[in-house]
Amino acid sequence: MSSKKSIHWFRQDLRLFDNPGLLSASRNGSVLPVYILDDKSAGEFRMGAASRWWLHYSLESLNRSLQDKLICLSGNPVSLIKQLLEQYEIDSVTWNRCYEPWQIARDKSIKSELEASGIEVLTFNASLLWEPWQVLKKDQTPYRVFTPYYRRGCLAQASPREPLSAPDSLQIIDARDDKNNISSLALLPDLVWPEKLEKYWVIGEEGAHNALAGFLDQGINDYKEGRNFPARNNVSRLSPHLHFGEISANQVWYAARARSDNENTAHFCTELGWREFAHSLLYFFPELPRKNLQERFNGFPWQENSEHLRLWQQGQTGYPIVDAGMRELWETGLMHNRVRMIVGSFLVKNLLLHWHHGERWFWDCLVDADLANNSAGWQWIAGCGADAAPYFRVFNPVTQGERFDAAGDYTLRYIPELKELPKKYLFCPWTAPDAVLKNAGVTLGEDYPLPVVDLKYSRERALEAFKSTRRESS
DNA sequence: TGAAATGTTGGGGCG
DNA sequence: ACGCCCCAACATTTC
Repeated sequence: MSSKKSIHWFRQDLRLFDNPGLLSASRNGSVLPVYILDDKSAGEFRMGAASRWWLHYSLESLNRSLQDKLICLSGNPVSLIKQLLEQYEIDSVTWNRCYEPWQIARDKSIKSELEASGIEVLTFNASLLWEPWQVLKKDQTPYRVFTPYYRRGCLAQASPREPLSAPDSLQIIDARDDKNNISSLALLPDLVWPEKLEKYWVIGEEGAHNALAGFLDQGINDYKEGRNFPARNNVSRLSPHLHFGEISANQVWYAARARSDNENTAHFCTELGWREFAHSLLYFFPELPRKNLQERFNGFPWQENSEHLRLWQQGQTGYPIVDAGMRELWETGLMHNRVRMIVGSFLVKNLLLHWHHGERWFWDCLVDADLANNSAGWQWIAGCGADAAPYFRVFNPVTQGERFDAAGDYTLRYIPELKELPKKYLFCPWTAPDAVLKNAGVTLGEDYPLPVVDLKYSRERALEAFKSTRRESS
């Protein structure tokens, strides 16, 4: 082992196992582990409240794994790193690559600035199974449709890197002082809201591995079918762990494939493929978070209605499956994927509110908020993205509720005020006869809202609006 | 990774 | 026995 000194700059790789940058640094000598909160470079894409809450605890967990010697700083990374370089006579800096446009631009400039002053910079892929520039069509342009991207693009590539072990010995440079601890980042807001999220999560590398193990033991068995039913435990809930890199996609990919090779594991791997696809889209279309991928949506007649937006955000639309999803988000920091599609369709199609509103709300509330996944997802549901849902696909929240939560177990978890209502009316309480409502102790408009819009009317209004975006009529 | 409208079929009730 | 109607149940088309 050589005796170099390296900084490992932790970003979205908050783990010891399968961490190529950290492993490289540790093999070269001693390591100064740093996390830098860089809100200024992030600009309008700075982390939302739920993410910051998660990050706080994830850093605490990582810090415990690093003998309590993780340094946390806030500000301009290049000047902070340079100070440390001088103070501790560091030779080399390692980090694992991030793929958001502002991160790419920032890291590129930091790398050249450090290299110009004689510092070695080593960067690695720790987050993606295949990096965006590896997966291109024959004509060297990026895929815009998922299935060929995944089948002919990803699966035709060399297999992803097999997970690495944790550094077997970690000599950590102790750079602690009284100002560079986790609480100096002030990630926890004054609001008490995020604290209740705590009971739903075990944050950190160990929690991530336990979640994976539990899923591979139970939930994956009926994944392909069961993943559509939000009351069932057939989803992995790994997304926040993956976002912060408490576990890598490679670790998840190989663990799933080692467990069994059937339609359930294959489908689960396909979902990891969607994550790759979203990152590829963001890489090649850096305006993805703000601009419609399909420009013909630019003149779309979106409504402005802050009252409707508020009702949607607060889970008060009067459509129980929609409200359950929005309340799940507020209560737990996550929303089941099937329900994300339902609430997204409702916002964009039935309320005709711009997908940006949904994207921003999710960004602030989701513990798995991820620029690539969130932007790609909202563009998909709005129909303006890559491989998008056809414009005429409008989810019916009544039918969807009846089909995917027939017993009401999921919906009633978040809308307990409808507990006594016969199941027949659970997803359309406004159709229940007065006597039935009275018997269930429900007064619509008081205990539970009346529908914010009429389904039939709003569906037809959406079809009219979306029709105007069709190529042949424009 | 829809929904609704429209079309088709086939069984049963009934004169 | 037969034709007619009704209407689920399913299939196809359209948005």
